[in-house]
Formats: sequence, structure tokens, C-alpha cells
Amino acid sequence: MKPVTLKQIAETLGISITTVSKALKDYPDVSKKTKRLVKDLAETLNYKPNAFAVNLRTRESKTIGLIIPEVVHHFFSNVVKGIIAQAEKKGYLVIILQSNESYELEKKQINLLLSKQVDGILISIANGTADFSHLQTAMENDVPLVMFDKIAKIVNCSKIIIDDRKAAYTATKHLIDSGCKKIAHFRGPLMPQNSIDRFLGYKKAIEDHGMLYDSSLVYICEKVNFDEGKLFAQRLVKNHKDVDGIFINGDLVAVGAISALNELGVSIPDQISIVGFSNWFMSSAITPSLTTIDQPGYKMGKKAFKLLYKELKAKKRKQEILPQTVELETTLIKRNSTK
Amino acid sequence: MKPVTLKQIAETLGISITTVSKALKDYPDVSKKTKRLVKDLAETLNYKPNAFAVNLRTRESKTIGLIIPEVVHHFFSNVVKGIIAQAEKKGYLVIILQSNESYELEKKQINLLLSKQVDGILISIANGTADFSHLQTAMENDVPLVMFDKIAKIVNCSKIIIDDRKAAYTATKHLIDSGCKKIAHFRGPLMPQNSIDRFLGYKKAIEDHGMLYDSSLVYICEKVNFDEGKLFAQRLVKNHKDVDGIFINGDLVAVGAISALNELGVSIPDQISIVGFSNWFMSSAITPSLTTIDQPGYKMGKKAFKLLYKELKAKKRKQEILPQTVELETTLIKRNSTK
DNA sequence: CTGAAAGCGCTTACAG
DNA sequence: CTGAAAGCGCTTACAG
Repeated sequence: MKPVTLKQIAETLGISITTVSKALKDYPDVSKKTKRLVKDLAETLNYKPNAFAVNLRTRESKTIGLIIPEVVHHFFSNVVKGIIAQAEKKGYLVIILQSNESYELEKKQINLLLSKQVDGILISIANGTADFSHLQTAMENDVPLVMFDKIAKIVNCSKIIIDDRKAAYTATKHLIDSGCKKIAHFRGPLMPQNSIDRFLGYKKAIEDHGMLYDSSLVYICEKVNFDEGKLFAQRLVKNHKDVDGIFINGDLVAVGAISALNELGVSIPDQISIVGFSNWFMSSAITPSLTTIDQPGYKMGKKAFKLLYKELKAKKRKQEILPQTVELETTLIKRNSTK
Repeated sequence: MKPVTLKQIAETLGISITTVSKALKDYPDVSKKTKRLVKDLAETLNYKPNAFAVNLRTRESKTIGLIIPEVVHHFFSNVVKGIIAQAEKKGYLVIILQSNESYELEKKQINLLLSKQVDGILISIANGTADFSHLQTAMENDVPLVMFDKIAKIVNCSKIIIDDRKAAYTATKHLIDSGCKKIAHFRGPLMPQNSIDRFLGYKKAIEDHGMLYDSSLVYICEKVNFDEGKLFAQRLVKNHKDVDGIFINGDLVAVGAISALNELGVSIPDQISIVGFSNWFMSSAITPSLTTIDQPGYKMGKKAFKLLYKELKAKKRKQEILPQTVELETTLIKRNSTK
């Protein structure tokens, strides 16, 4: 079946394409009678406007691009879910891309999205990204861009984040309050802002409570996965027998650490207490269940789209876009890996 | 910055738009010299073809739609990852939508994708879907459609699946081989084909091995989540004290069951053995780790896109599309929840 | 080897 | 209230 066009409706009814177009869009300067006629026929013929033609004329596609570092990821899944739910509500579709934590891929994908002419871009940047010119390019091309979770402070766009430093401080303080005397930290990679901030929160909590900051107690995760958690826990137990608490950046890493400690017969939380970060589903299912910081992924996704939507609307009205940064609350979820 | 157009290049060079267009696409009937001139200038001006205009002319957008029941889901995440990786390789972008296991939403989303004129559709159908006319509509509109994992046998399109019956048989037989004498089954909802097939595989294994099929040992999960696993495990222990094995449709449900049994002090696998289905990451991290059927999500995603791509190409060449069904291998992963 | 022309299907400023 | 016309930016069959 060939799709129906405005032209066919116009010819059938013996009126102009212009009037058909206007009637369908309820322009006030078309008579009620004509509108009825047109709408009824359109309905009968199951008329659907050709989206490509509409895009070309209106210069927008009602489609946005989304780049995340990793799809198979509890936190990001929740963000994606929030984004597509909110986007759908506002009539926008979402193209999803995964950067694999690679700067090269991320850059390529931004250009891909720009060449596809998406109306806006939502991104959580890769650990490997230190140069931000590709993001500047997007903004220079007048494509609104909003960052979430893993952001670049230096780029002047809207951002939606949590207070990583404060959350990490809370997590570490919880270990201190529950009696830990020597607390290690498994941190994320050196680059992304959030792993820096979480480290700083840890450090400040240590120093604020009369403990000595010891850099040999800080392990740097590169992959931020289960295996690294296992490995570093094994190393830690071997090299620092007196450590009695660990604040770990990432639940997946924390679950790996718990697994290793269980295997080694180290009792959690009696000998070592553990606090994770992000509150992945599995953290409540393992033994012992993991105390962690809840990071509101779904909410972050919704809010990220809302910010972008605002900019999309502002752009249409040719208003200036004022970048804003929104901070979401986090909470400590107390479970059985801490006293 | 206004985007550069063919017209600008043509005017600058004093040649026609036609020639510029051809030169950029390396048509053989344009002189080498002109091509160089055009390409150099295009490069300098950072020319990007207007995707909307190209779409309108070529009647394709190099974009496909993807509908899955749930985004926050280990198996589907892996499928999505496979799909977008393969699609990107072939120059296609993927619009992602979540049906929430709702027929109504799924139908709306199919229509949304059709009105956006995606080149093809990939779908895993909702549990709530019993009527398939929306899918037929897509195919009648000449939009290639491929189903994966949760399919409708009745729809004549390409499909990519696993042999659920066989896998369930293998899982149940593993319980029998390890000495279980009375085996329960937590099945999925009544509608989707795969939960029917898994149930049938379970039943056949029971009957093939001289055991009595007892429908009171079959519990029907509606939500297929952690809480249902917990609930049914509690009920089972209360009502059927002699059950010593459970084959559970879905790792998430199985993890819930393990959690409940752990709380009740029922020893796994000594008193009750458990086999799950799907091999979610957390299944290897819990205590005891879960024996399960590995379902190759990433591979399924890649293969699903490949099938769709084939149909997209066939359609362009105006060849007939012959629907095919591809079956992927599954394997039993033996862990500590069975003897 | 080059280009004028038609056309994809729509929207909208303008004239009547 | 209606419609002719221009135009969005591209592609391609056709003529020369």
C-alpha cells in the first residue's frame, strides 16, 4: 500500500493542498464544514503525514540522542528508563548509543547524532573523555545538550547530578560512626569528576574525624567491575591486616569485595565493614546485604529530559538558554555489611 | 552558524548543484578535477548533508525501532547492547521504547514508530499481548519486523529464539540427575510462548523420568520478580514439605526464592536444589550461587539486527522477504544451588 | 563531463 | 474562507 498524501485528499475533495493541510492542523481560518470533510476522509484513508517531509519543513525531528557509557548497568538502565518515559510523554523518541567509556567512540557518536540532526543530546560522559570539543561542537551547532551523572564541569551546559562529595562523606562517616578505625577506599578511575568527588568526600570525612589519611589505603579501579572488587579485597586483606572498613565506589565492585572476603573467611561486618555506592538491585540480595548510597537513576533520567525539553522549547521561541545545574538527593541505605 | 548546503558550494564554485551532489557521491561521470574541487571545499566548509532532505528523497532514515518489555533487566540490557553495536556497524541508529509488558502501550509504540517512518522494527512482545494486528499492520506497511525472545508463533516474520522447551528439559533433568525426587516449577505468566514452552519442557522431563506430574507444584508468576520468588518459596515450603527441587523461570525469581529459603533456614542444595533461567550477573554473586540456563542475550541482539538488516537490503532490491527462524544454543551453568 | 528540471510531501506567508 | 506559490535540501532521470 502506498501511503496517502495531502495531494490525494485534496484531489478527492476537489480543494487545494493548502486547505487540506490547514484543516488537519485546525487552523482557525478554515470553515468548520471543510474541516469535517477533510478530517473524515483523512481518517477513512488512514492518512499519516510523511514524517520526513515534516522534518524537512519544520527543521526538527522530535528525536533526541542519548549516549551512555554502558547499557548493561543497573544505574544507567534506570536512567534510560526515566528518560524514555518522560520523552514519550512529550512526544519525543530517543536514539540510544553506548560509548563503552571510550572517548573516540563518544566523539564519533556525537558527530553521528549531529549528522542525523537530532533535536537535542543527553550524555553521561566516558571515563576516557578529557577533551570536550566534540560537546562544544554540538552546542555551537545549536543542538541543546544536557549532561547527567558523569559530567564535565568545564562545559557550559545544563547538568543533572548528585552531590558525590557529600554522599561519599556520609558513607565514610557511617563507617566511622559504627566504630571503624582504619578505613580503605576503592575509588574509580582518575578522570571522571564523580570518582574524584567521591574520593574527596572520603578523604574529608577521614580527616574531619581525627584519622590519618593514608594514600596506600586507596585502590584505583580502572574497570569498576566485580573482578576488581575481588582482587583489591584480596590485596587489602593481605597488605593491611588492620583495616576494618572499606568505602567502595560502585556496588558492583563492592559485591566483588564481599565475595572475596566471604571466600577468605573474613567476617562482614565484624572484621570488615563495607559501604558501596549506587544501590544496585543485587546489593539487597547478596549475603550479607550491602549498605550503600542510593543514587536515584530513574529520577535523574526524568529530570535530565525535562531540562533538555525546556531548552528545546526555549530554542524554538528563540529565547536564550540559561544553563542550570540540578542536584538530586541521595540517601544512605543501611543494610548488613555495616554494624 | 547556518549549516552549509549544496547550493552554497555550487555557487561558490560556479557550478551546478547537480554536479556538486554527484561529485560528493563519487559518481563516475564527474571529472576528477571537479571532484577534488568540490570535496575540498565541502571539507573546508564542514559540509554535512541535511539528513531530513536525504530521508525525504531516499525514503529511508537509517533508523530502526526497538521495543522491549523492560529496560531495567539484565537479559534485555544485553540484547539492547548487541543490537546497537551491530546496528552502528551497519550505519543504523536505534530508537528504544519500553512496553512495560502492556499490550496497549506496545500497540501505541508500534504506531508511533510507523508514523516516524523507521526503516524496520525489532520487538520482544509484551506478556499482555494476545492480539497481533498491530504487528501485522507494520508488515503490511512494508516495514520489516523481526521478533526476538518473546515471539508470536502466529505472525509470519523472522524470529530469533532459543529452544525454551529443550532448555527447560535440560534444567529439570539436571535436578533429576542430581537426585531430586519431587520437583516444583515456578513458571511465568500464561500467555507468552516462552513461559509455556519452559513449562512444557519441565513437564516432559518429569514424565520421561517416571515421576508424577502434579499441577499443585506449579506456581504461576505474574510479575516474574524477586518478591514473587520469595513468596512462592515460602508457600511451597509450607505446603509441600517433601519438595526437594525447584526449576524456576527467571533468575530474578530464583534469587528471591533463595533469599526466602536462606531466611527460613532451608539448606540449599541439601534440602532443596534450585535451577534458574537466564543467567543474570547477580546469580553468580549470591550465596549459594545459582545453577541456571545461560541465555545468550548479546548474541541474540546481534543476530536479531542481522536478520533485520538482511530484510532491509532485500526490500531495497525489491526481492521477496522469506521469514526465517533462528535458534540460538543455551547451556546449563552448574553452580552451588544444585548438587 | 555538466546541468536544467522535476519531484519527494509538507508548511506557511501572502494575495484575493 | 480558499488557494497559488515558494521553498525546505536533496537526488536522479534525462538531455546535451
